[in-house]
Amino acid sequence: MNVLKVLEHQLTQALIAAGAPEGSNAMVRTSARAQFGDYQANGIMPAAKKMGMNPRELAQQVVDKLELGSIIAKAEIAGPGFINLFINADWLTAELDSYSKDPRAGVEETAEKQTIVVDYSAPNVAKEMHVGHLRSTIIGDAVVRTLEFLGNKVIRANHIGDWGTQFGMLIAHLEELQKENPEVMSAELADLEEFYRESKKHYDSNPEFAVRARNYVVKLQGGDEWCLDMWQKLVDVTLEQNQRNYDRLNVTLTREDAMGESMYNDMLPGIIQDLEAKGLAVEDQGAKVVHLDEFKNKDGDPMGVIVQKKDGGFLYTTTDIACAKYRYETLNANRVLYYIDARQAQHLQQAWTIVRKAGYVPESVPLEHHAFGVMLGKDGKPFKTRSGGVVKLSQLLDEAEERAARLIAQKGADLSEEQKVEVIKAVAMGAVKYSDLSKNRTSDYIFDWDNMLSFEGNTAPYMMYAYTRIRSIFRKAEVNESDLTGHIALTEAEERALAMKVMQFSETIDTVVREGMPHFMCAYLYDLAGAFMKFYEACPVNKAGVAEDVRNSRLQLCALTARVLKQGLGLLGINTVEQM
RNA sequence: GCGCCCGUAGCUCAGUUGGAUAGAGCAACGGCCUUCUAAGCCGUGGGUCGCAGGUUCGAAUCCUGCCGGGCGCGCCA
Repeated sequence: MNVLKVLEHQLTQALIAAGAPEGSNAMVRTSARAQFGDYQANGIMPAAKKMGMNPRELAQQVVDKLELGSIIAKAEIAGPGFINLFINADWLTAELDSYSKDPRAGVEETAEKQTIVVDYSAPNVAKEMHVGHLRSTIIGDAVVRTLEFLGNKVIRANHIGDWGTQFGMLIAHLEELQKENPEVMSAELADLEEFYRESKKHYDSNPEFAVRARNYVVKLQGGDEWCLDMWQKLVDVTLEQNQRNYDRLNVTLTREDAMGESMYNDMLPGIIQDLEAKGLAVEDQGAKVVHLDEFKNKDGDPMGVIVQKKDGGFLYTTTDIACAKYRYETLNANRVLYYIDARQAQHLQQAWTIVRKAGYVPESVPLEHHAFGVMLGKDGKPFKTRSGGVVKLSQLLDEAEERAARLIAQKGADLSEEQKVEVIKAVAMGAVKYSDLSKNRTSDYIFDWDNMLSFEGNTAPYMMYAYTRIRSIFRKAEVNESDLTGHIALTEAEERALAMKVMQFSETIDTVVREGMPHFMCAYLYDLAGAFMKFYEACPVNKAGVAEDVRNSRLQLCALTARVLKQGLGLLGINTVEQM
């Protein structure tokens, strides 16, 4: 149950009953300090201001109107007009008891299920995935998992860069390679970067080749079967290679989720016609242009956005317009989330301004750009290899595993070889993913091996370690979680604090989904793991002298904590291990 | 020139949409293992929230202007 939401609803009702105008909100938040209770209502003061009332007086009236029910033990007016809410301990224990029997640990599916398109990853055909694709892929996948957990229909849209003028050159190069060796696909294309570089070199140095390449672009766009066949081969090989990265990273994307730029080709001529008919697109120096007052060009005039080149070709703005239209009209999206590089911000805003003006997607359907900056090295410079090249994603993951292996060896944990392999993989992938997921930067961000693999602080290994500690308690106790009976009792402060955290899992999920930001989940899990560690230090479970009912209650608390940790990390796409 | 994003402890980052005394981790220093995994816990020090105004009961958060950094601005994607 999302208690925060329930309390906010109750407090808001009371606020309005006390005479506050419709639309007022009690603004309930978790309390900033323990002395202020568990939750605090911040919305009384703004409402009092509107009403010309003394805020403390209004707060008193709200408290008087408030039907306390079983959740709140005490509502206290404090400071200039806050209402501090103290959760009833009996209610909390009963709530946790009910979670014990619930595999979802108290998280209900959302009442209004939506169709949500999540645009993420978006690598390019004939190019290998590199570090620049990491953030979009990882964050997008975590959001997808969380949305699905609440019962929404989620459409994964992997907007592959599979179209454009470069394909003439790539097809021409592939053609030549195939002349030499018909089986070239698997062998020569193993290194896509190399293939792309060679194509470009060929194109730049050989005029005859360049002419042929440009010719292939025209033929490809005209639907020539042979060119399409060659193009498809490039697409297939690339997707196959990408899939290995996704699998390794535990990302849920599959072949079926590839919805490349080429998908929208057929829509483009119609869109130009329609934009012209609506008076949005006009001819300008031979090209079709939409002038937008919302954006200014260098001279301070409305900016012209080209939607069709003078040679008749289309640009990616046109594709993105079609793409948004498709997601609303054909996929029936209620909401569309784009996890794309911050550099695309202006371009997307332009495309969407046109989409709104043309009426392709109603305002009620949000198009959200969740931007992020570029990855920098520890020195604050762009993250590159020693020779200055892009770091391939597969190389980065290799290095993560090497580093994790070294650390595991250092710790000298008592694990079988098989377990070690599993732990190394989980820690390596978890560390890389978590370091991206836990940040909320729209600007550039620092990629630092030492921080993410330090195994201390807000990192994946810390949470994974907390989980293994719980598993260890159960091994020692020789009890199965499912065999536990009896009730939870919260007597120690550490037990109560841990119980509160467990109870707030549902709130956290709602926040992640509302904001489209998984870092809220990371912060929550870090708090939860921290609360468990404190509990672990203060509240023995298996030790001598622990009464049977206390032990039983603590085991239940441990079981719930483990379930939430595993589920929470699972929503981030991070695996747990039983021992490490 | 115009536009977007950013500036919080030495470093990496939070800060629940304007709330109470700005928080973590790392790094530094000091404690806690014959007792469930010390990959942990407890404590100490560390801040002009880039600067200057403004809005109001209240500003890291909103507005204006500077300073500094990143990115983008008509026929690539």
